[in-house]
Amino acid sequence: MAQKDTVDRILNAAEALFAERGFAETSLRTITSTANVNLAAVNYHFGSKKALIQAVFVRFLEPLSDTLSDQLDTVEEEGKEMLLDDLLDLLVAAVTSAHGNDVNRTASFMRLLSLAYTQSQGHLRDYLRERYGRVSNRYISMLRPACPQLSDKALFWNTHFALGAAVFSLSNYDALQAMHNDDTGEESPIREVIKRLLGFISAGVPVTLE
Amino acid sequence: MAQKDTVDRILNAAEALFAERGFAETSLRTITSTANVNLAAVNYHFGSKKALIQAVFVRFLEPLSDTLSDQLDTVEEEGKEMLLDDLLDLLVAAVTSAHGNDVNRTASFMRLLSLAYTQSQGHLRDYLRERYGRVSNRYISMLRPACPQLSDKALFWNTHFALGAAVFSLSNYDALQAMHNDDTGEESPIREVIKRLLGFISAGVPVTLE
DNA sequence: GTATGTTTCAAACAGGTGTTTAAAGCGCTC
DNA sequence: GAGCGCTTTAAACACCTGTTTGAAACATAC
Repeated sequence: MAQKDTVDRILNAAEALFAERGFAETSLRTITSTANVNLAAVNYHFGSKKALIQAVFVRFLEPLSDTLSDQLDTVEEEGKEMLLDDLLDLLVAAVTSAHGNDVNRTASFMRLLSLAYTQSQGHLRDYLRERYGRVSNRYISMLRPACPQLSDKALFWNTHFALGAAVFSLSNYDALQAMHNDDTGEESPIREVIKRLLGFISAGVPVTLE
Repeated sequence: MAQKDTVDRILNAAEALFAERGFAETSLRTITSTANVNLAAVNYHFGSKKALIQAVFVRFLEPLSDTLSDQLDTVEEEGKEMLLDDLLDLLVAAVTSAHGNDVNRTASFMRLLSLAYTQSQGHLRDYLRERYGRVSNRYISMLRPACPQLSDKALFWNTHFALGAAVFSLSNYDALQAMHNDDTGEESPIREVIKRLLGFISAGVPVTLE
């Protein structure tokens, strides 16, 4: 009871602080004092700071991975063909619904994902790939029938271009929105940005050189 | 003589190490020992670690900014209309030529850019925006006649989707290439990836909701 | 050759880091 | 109520961080 409380408080604080500042820039003392727990609690419950970082990701990715797996199962069972846009919508739905439809938490998630790619000295990326590579590969291979003209290579790179566009724009959503608002006075709610992003991606993914 | 030597050695080491590990994860002791200079040299020549980080970016961006400005000048003087693909090619040429056509250095540059967005607690992003906002806005506004159907808002977001795709895929080029190679055994030279990227971007940027 | 201004150097500084320790506190069963 | 396992606590650990210092080395000009 008390244990679960402490663990969750640490995870909540760590998640928010990591997303805000990055891993190395966030000390255990900042995390534990934000979470109102003792400094030693992190090492007691998680073992190390590295393990805490991984735990934050697991808490984020586990429900997403489950939701996505289930959805892919039903798609496969039903056997009806999915267009590219259908598959993109499915992914967006999985990502947002996996965390209670809280778009801000989705932005946090994107920020963490971006940090995982840029900040980790390998250990995180390897860990995530080992743990969630199957689901992501499964999703990507479902794109194949939706884009029959693409070679494997083109499909691989195009999906990662799309991932980059999504991760970058959503993880920096606040800063970009502020920038755009400074320049033009216009507002862009995140839902609208996601719609634009989907249009951008769905135009780019089917493109091939061959 | 000796000064310029020391300064350059520090900048070279810092640039490579920052791109590899990030700012917070790279200590001055690592930088100075890699550069074979005394630890105090950084604070003597640059003043602080923050100032060193900025100097690394300035050395990267100053030639790019100059090259791009010149090219935009000639485009404006000639007055001939530029298609989207022309403008994209122009940008790629400016980025690569600004650093002696060394594609690896371009990848480093992208990695630093990505770090500037994710790792900085504001100071770096503000500094870069203040210093290079004019050129980048000028370039973006040149896209306007090439995409007349786009609203300002659509143009803003689409260009940042494109920036995200570019920054993400090129800054993680090594890791992505290794990943793809593991799975399929295929190689993707960086020049080919850039070509694919340009196709992806040029399909996505003109898309609009309106 | 002496004086001057710049650069290098080893050493120390104060402060922050992740982690460990041993004692204290707690809830539980017997 | 004693005993036991789990959790929390304050303190200390050893180490690493960016920065500063004052003396030494250097190059240059008179």
